[in-house]
Amino acid sequence: MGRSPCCEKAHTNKGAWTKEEDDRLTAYIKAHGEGCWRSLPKAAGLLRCGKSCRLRWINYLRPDLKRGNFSEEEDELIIKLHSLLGNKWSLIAGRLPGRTDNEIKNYWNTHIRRKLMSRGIDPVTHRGINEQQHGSNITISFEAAAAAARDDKAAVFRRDEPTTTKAAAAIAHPRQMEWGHGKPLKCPDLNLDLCISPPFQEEKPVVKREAGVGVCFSCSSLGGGIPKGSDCKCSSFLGIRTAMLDFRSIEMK
DNA sequence: AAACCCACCAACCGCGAAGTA
DNA sequence: ATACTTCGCGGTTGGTGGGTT
Repeated sequence: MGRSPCCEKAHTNKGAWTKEEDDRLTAYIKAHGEGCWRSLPKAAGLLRCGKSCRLRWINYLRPDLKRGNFSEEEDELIIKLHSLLGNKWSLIAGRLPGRTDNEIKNYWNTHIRRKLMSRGIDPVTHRGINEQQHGSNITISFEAAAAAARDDKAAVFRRDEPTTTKAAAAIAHPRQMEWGHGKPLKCPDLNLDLCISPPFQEEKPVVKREAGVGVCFSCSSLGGGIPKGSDCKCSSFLGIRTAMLDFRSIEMK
């Protein structure tokens, strides 16, 4: 059967966007909102595929984008998040207000990788380059997050389970994961001992949320978190358990 | 001034997940 | 349950500009 093409390629523009295209896309989204990317180009009078429109909006045209250089704090946060999540750029971007996954990915590949290498740290494993051959292990503790989500089972990541992607999967799809059940999850590839504590609310009133009510962190990165519901239709909703995680409080033990 | 190299980053591509009929 | 569509993600590519020779 095969995958159907995302658009009629013969009649679409490619390459750099013009000012006029940007204006059309921005005006259309301001008038009609995001979504329905497939039909958007036609409706907006653009000779682009929906995918291209989405990317242009998310990575460049969105009004809340920060742009400019990354701060030292952002650098360190990215490094910590990457050590936990791996190349889950969208999740990392969700914790950096005004930054996009593409931007962070580029920044990682061009700056942070080199920065870590110069510190003698392997950017993939986050282990000291000299330690590589010793093959030590990792413990990632999620108890605090799990305790915060009181109706959920304890979530514990322990040594001897493959890679950080398991942690990333748990964070991305918390309700699809087996959370602990007393069985250890293993991470033999890393030499980090990470612990995630309940969230730190930065000069913002704590919003009371009932158990089972989620927060969209895609949107939250734009302004502190909105309840998943009428205001948010994006698919980056992570649920209450993820909402309880605050990676700014990750501590290297 | 020209040629070359390299870093940066916007954009593309393919795939998998989620949603829908 | 299955086929198909749509969306979002992550890896990769290619154009551009700045620096160096």
